[in-house]
Amino acid sequence: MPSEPAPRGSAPPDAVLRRLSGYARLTPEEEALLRQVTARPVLVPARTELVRDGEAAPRPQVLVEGWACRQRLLADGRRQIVVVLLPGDLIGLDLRRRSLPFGSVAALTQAQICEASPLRERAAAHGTAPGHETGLAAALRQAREMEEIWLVNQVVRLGRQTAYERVAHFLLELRERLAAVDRVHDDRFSFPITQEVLADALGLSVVHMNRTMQQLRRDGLIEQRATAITLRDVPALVSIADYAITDRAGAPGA
Amino acid sequence: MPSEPAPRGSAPPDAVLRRLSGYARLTPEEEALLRQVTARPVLVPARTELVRDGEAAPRPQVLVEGWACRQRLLADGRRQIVVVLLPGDLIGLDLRRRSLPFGSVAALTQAQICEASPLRERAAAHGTAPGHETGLAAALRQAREMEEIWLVNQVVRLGRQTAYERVAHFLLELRERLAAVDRVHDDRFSFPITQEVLADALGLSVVHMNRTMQQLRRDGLIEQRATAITLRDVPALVSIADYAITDRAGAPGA
DNA sequence: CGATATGTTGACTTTAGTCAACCAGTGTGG
DNA sequence: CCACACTGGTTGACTAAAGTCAACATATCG
Repeated sequence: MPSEPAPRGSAPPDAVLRRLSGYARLTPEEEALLRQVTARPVLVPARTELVRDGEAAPRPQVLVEGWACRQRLLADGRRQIVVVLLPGDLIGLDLRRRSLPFGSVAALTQAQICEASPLRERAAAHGTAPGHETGLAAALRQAREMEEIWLVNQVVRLGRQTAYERVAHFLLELRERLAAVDRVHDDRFSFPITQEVLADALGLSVVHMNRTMQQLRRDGLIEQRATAITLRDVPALVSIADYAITDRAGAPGA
Repeated sequence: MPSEPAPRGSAPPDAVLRRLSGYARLTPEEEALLRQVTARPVLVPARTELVRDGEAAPRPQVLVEGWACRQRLLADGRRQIVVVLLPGDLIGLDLRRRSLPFGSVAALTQAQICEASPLRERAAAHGTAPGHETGLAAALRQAREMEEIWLVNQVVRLGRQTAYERVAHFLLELRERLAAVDRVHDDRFSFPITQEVLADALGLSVVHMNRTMQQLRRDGLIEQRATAITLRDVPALVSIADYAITDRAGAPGA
């Protein structure tokens, strides 16, 4: 697990701060804490395992840059990606009481990670007034609620939608989530994963995934160039996928 | 929403107490509170909607008897059951900050429900020392963690398992969960749902569901009589489903 | 006794998976 | 420089899993 310095690129900085302050008003101290926590990201290559499956008390981490996922492997090698993690997402922030098969967490691309225990500690110490949490504690709770929504979305996609619908739905979810960290412009965003990964996320074979993407392209719904994707007709995609907007904060206007 | 008295049957009483005390040691006061909360269950018929989808702040409830589910409906009528809820399960215990599409909660059978706000309040007031919650607060957290595991299980079933494997996996999960509330004897338990419900839970058509159950029966893996089911060969089912035991508490010995 | 709900069956269609090959881009070492 | 291996995307031919439609069976219930 290499730990190079911190190649802060041209990308919109501090996805984590952006995410969390979209969920609740943070105090200046909390913002400072966030900046401090994300100041020295560790660079890890794709496929790095960030949390082992069943690990009892994974250290809290934040994903500052790059994509990752929670996944579960079956004995015969089949893989199911449970949820994709994007810049600004939290990993292992809720402390866990037992060793349970939540799935492992792995980087899907090269990624920048930060240790985030201070966030958990600060949230536990402040703003946990029953019924009306404030600041960081409220934001972390909201982040957890969003992750639960993504899980429910995933269940519905896998259980009741066709391949075509699944991809449309998934792309819309990505757009919404990435918009919340200011990484979508004109319905275009970075899309750094292979069709194999996509297939494992959406419960399809690679070949069928490929054909489904082609169909979406032919239908003028998406456009892919290099490692970026453009959603060319969001209303049509929404209609195909029966997509319900969840996050008002990350709406187009941003 | 009828509210008849409280037909305490012959069933093992107080599934909720059993569940929660399996997760953490409760104080006598907490046990008393649980008994008090579950003393006067409300009887609701099958199909009662207990929580509407997107409801901002559902009241906390506990399912004392009967089965229910969280589900999401697509515009064209397709239904996906996200998670099945069993006696002792909690509904809407985590307070929610926004109105989000978590899915609606509905009774699958006639069910007994209790208002459970006192549990949330007590847990918020006591035992929330950061990092090492105690008593009820710890038990509620554990219950939440278990529900997340069930969601992950559901994703893996739907995304990467065949119909046959899905059913095997689901039955094993039910067995484990029901065992935790002492409702499994000799791998036999009450199974009060129709094949249509099962199909909506496992992302299959009713017809295919039917054929898959038949196959499991023919293979001597399960036996159904009236509204009860027996798992005749748990090790074989575990092997077919690639099932990972999650809950040591609810193991056979009980 | 119909009326309804659930389970079952057969015939057929559709969706998605499998296998194998091939292509384009990339990078490597000789 | 080129042969080579490697990855990721693409294609065609075929198979298998699951869905659809329609009919029928069975049970319960008022």
